[in-house]
Amino acid sequence: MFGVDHDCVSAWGRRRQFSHDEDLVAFMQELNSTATLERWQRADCCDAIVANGGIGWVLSGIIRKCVIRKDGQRRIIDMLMPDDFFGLRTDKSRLFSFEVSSDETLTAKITRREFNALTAMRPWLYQFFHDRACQTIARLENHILVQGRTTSIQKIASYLLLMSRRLPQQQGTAVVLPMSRYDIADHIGIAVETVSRAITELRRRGIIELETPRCVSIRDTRKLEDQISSTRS
Amino acid sequence: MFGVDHDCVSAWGRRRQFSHDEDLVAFMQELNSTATLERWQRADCCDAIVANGGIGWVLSGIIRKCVIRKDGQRRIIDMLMPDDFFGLRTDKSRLFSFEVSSDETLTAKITRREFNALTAMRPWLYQFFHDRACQTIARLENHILVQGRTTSIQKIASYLLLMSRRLPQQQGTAVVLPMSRYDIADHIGIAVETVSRAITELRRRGIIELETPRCVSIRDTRKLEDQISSTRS
DNA sequence: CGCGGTTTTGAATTCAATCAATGACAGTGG
DNA sequence: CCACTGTCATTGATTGAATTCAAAACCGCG
Repeated sequence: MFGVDHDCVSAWGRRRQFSHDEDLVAFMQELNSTATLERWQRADCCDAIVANGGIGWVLSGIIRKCVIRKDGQRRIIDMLMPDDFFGLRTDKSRLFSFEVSSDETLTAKITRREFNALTAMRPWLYQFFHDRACQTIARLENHILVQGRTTSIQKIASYLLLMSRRLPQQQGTAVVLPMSRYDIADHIGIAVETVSRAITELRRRGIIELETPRCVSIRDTRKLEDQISSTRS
Repeated sequence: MFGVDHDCVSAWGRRRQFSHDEDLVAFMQELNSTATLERWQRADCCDAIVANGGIGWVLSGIIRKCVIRKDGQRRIIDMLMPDDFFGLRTDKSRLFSFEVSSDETLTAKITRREFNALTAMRPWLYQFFHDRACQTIARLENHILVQGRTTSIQKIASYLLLMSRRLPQQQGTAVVLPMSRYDIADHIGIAVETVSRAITELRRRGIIELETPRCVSIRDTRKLEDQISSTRS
């Protein structure tokens, strides 16, 4: 379900850390039996998952990790998709809020107490969570690069490419964006109108196509990649 | 030396994961004896540390983690300061380069083989590295927030505040920036001239003061924080 | 003193934010 | 069934800000 056996082992390029793969399978079963499953609807707030150090992960759907600034502005730090963990870091210094982005979102969670019990019994399980943390690092690094582009076209282009890579490949090259224009704007740090204009411009250039506002079909991946580097319009 | 006992234990709010604190002390000693120390000068390239999955950490000085884009532009993803680890994530998909930012930079490293040997013997050590990974996550999240501000003044203001918190408190409120204007520009994603202008503007408003271009003295922390939220000039 | 690297400043251009308005669409209740 | 309402998406006009190009000032150093 989590792709544990694949990710966790192959990421380190060796198999011997886990004395037996059965240990890992047993862990997954225990994690599943221990975990509390919850189903959510769009616009739900699921802060409760990580309350008191709880650890959650997405089984299906999308959750966004946000910061609400003092001036009321919302910034989306991370988009959590299936197999992504959150709440690994217990840090009181910054408060995040978690919003459900799509209907039929399914999450699992364990309390910090359960986490402690699990890892106390089998401390090598930290390798598993360490690996999840490293995946988070990779996501954030990528996002920093997306956000760091200069023009809005570059940002949108790299964002679309990133999404097409992360989202499960549906029919052909079509990507169903799991978020509204407002969410995209709050995520990459530009105005909603600018998001719309950039998408329109990419469509005008024949690089992408919009079946619906949410469904983006990438006509020319190569050209889309070129948009990221090109300085000229 | 790494502040291990404090961070690693308190971060989880419990002490029982490590059967005895002596284990941790012993681990630190072993890590120190195993680790290879290296001294670097400004502008050195220390990619070699993380070659073949090596894990490094900064003892003193600053190292920047960069991505060199196809068009030659450099983006600084992360600034590594004392006690920061890097190379934890073994991911061939993206190539980072590490540049030494200040003279007298001292690093330690262990090879992935040594890392495997250490954790195989005492798998609970993963908790330690997991904790380091979570610290990296916190850094990157903060940086996403800095980069996500709208105006250059806001970006510079939040960057300066972040730096003043991360850097060891030297005399009073003075902060010696460990990087050039070019580095700041490549880090927060604006032009060098804009960095300079924003700093000049903050100085003009009496919020900061520049003894030298590198040495920033924060006159009014409160006002500097206000710059981050204020929409008007 | 001149030299390279760094920082600052200036002027012109380009680009994104902002304000404002319209269109598309789903859901709701008359 | 249709107007009504709210949300989302797009487009236009304008303003404001950052990039760009250019040049000057500064500083440590040989």
